[in-house]
Amino acid sequence: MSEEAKSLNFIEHIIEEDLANGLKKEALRFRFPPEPNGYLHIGHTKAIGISFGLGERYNAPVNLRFDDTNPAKEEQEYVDAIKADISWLGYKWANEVYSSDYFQQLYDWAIDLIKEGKAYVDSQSSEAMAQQKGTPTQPGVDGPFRNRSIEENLDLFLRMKNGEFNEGSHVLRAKIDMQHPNMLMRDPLMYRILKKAHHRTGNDWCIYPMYDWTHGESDYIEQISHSLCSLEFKPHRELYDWFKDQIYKYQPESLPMLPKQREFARLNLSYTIMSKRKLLKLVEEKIVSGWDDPRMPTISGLRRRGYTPNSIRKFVETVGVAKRDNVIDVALLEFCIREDLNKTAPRVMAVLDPIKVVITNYPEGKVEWLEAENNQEDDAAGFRKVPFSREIYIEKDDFKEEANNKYFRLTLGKEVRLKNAYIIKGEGVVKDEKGNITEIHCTYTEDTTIKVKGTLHWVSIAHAIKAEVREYDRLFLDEAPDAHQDKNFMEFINPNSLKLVEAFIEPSLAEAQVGDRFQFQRLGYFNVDNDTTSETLIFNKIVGLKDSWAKQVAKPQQNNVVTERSRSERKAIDVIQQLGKKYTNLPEAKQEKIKAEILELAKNVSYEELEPLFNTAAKKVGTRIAAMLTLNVLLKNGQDKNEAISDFIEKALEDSNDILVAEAKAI
RNA sequence: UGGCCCAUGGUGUAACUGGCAACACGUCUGUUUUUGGUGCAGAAGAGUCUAGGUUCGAGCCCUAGUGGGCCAACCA
Repeated sequence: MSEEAKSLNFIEHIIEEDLANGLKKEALRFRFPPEPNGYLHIGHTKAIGISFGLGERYNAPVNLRFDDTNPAKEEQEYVDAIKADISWLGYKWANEVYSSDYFQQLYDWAIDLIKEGKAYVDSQSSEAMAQQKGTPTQPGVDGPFRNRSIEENLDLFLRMKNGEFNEGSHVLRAKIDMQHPNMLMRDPLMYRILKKAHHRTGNDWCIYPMYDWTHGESDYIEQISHSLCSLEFKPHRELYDWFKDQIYKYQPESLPMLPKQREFARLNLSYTIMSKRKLLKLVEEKIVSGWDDPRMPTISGLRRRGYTPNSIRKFVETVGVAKRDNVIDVALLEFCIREDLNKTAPRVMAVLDPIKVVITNYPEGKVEWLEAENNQEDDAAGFRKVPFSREIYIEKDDFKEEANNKYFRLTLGKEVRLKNAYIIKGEGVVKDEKGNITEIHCTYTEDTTIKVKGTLHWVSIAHAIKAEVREYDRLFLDEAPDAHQDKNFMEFINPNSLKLVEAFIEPSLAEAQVGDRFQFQRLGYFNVDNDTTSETLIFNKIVGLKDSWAKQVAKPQQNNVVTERSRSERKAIDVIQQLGKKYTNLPEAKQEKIKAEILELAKNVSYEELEPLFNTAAKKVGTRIAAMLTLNVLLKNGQDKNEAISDFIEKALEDSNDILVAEAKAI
């Protein structure tokens, strides 16, 4: 197997460089550190994919570490959900660990720091401390307890631990620099008193370590080589390194690896939100049915919706890793799931919006079980039987009494193919008193070799099973619902994100199990929802098929204008501009050729079209040359010189590019 | 009135300093097809935010500007 030259992202570059500088491959170790205070969403999948992906790439262990230092928000339920989600995605962690496993070690180190005069107990209100901390643009000032004696600090900290004080009365702080430009370095809190039971340590502790103190040291204890997190932690890196430096000297032999924190941009998805807090609001306000509502961007939501682990991993891989803010088009996610399901999902027929068709020359009471291919993309998928009879349902959209010849579906007098069955011809309609069509009458022929433009899906009315279909649309109408300073994301909620439909499906689906995925032919991919009971089959629409017909219909007539224009020649000036772009990069022979082309095209350019090009940035020499050539032609054809023209020529004469100067001189 | 990070087609990512900036999605053509799907073939779309500088040569290095993001929780 030849290693394909896949380009590396910046994190992989860093690792390769570390490896090249002597880091042992065996020393590579990663971690994914969720806080068990909510459900994982598609954004987390990126972080999961990066660290676990690196683990797979380098065959290195990846720890799943729950960052559980805040008993007020964390629960076992979330631990379980997170584990289930990561497993479902197909990743395996080396060790399941908890920051709380390290509480004693962290405490011991904190004592060491106090003894060194690197940490102290502060006994002010949080308001007072915030006051002294300053702002991003103003330095902070030292507080009154900053220079307590080591003995006093030791005594106070011990009594904090023993539960002698109330919440909020004392904290332990690192003693760094209240004037530091990085606010995180202004004597950050290491411990606070919290008299709450912890989901793992119970009531063992009433002081809990803060994130910065805990996270880096947990990395260090686990000997993580590369600690990868999202961009907002960049300012924390300085503190991460500071703590690490203090602790390292205590045991450089037993814990030699100093972890390295690096940051990447988190993933944003268009038409949705990623904030746990905002997602929670959707749940609490019953906008959705729960964290696993199929419209939610949570992993559990996507799973219930019918997304496959493969498609999500592929998505995260395709999205890439970099440091700039980004918004990924949901169309990419949809592409990934279609790509996966196209290869694997069995095809079946289902009618979501039925209209009755009577095949008048088909015998009443006759039933044929016709052979249908399960998946033409998969030779192993085999065949099944579908029942055909005199009365069937087709989609309302698939019939028009009359239509132009761009419409491939059923009309009166025209023939279409019924998928897996015969060819029918529209003969007439039956209408109710209001003029609504209630039945379409057709005749059929068994000659299936006839060429027809359209193929329709259908179900036999007598054999069809009823099912509930839940069709989803995006939850928000805005591309970036939480990116508006002046508007609340709740204002953009799509009131029609869920549509319930009573559908008619082919009888083979009677056996469908929860979680099974199908392609309803010509409609999209669907899966069987958890809510399914023995009486009612319920399907979720995962994603629709691409629909170029719908796109055509949606486009107004302007479409024609556009195609009309694009069919006709592009404007000469545009072509000239494009040719000019690359002019200076070309070898001389080719330059000559391009020049001739430009001179020819210039004959069809008006001065009004050319003048804007005079403002071309000095740097874009090619475009200026092309403009100069064009100008020359115009002048020869009788264009009068004006101030703009003279300026343009003058500036060109002063340029350092010889070609430009030469062409300017030629005028 | 600060510090740090970022800036490449519509979107997301590539590009060991050296040939006309690559890939994916999206868009558009054509074609195949018992899915207006898939497949196949192709097209349009970028002078790499701006202005300088270094260099024979800059998307890449330097300076300044502009634009965007992050930083003032006893959250993570």
